[in-house]
Amino acid sequence: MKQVDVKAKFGQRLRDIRNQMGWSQEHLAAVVGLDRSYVGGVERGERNISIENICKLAEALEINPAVLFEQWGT
Amino acid sequence: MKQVDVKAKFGQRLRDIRNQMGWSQEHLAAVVGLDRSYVGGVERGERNISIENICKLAEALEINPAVLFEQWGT
DNA sequence: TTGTGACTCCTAGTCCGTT
DNA sequence: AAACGGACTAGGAGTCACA
Repeated sequence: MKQVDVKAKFGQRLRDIRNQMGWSQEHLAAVVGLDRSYVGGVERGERNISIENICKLAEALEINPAVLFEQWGT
Repeated sequence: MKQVDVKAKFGQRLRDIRNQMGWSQEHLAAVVGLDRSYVGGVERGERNISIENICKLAEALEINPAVLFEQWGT
């Protein structure tokens, strides 16, 4: 059985955390220094984001990158 | 001040875990389905690996992807 | 405020090899 | 066993206009 799309899982987690902080995609994108539509694409699981941008996002959200990989249900 | 290279940190972590399992780069690459020279480059911090391959590696090593981002010194 | 398609540029990732 | 290189193709990074 094919495992769930990791990009979608990551995107959902990112979105949850962003919403918890009450940030818009636009605001997050501005802080990270990425394009708003790019961040949106990541949240929707359409982008196969690389480690450097993962860490940039984590830094902007003031969390450890590992947090973005938690609660994936193994 | 520029932060430490996340690719290098990730690569070192990957290498440590791989060594703990007594696996060669070649073996890991074969299990994951990636090229051996590519895995070597990742461990050396030369490659900006994407999330799908990060998760493939974690799966091959039978660990949660978050483990690869631990002990980064916050 | 976010989704989406389309686009260019550059690199992620492959495959061959030598050291 | 691992580092490193060249040449290549697939696909990620980054941007925009418009819905």
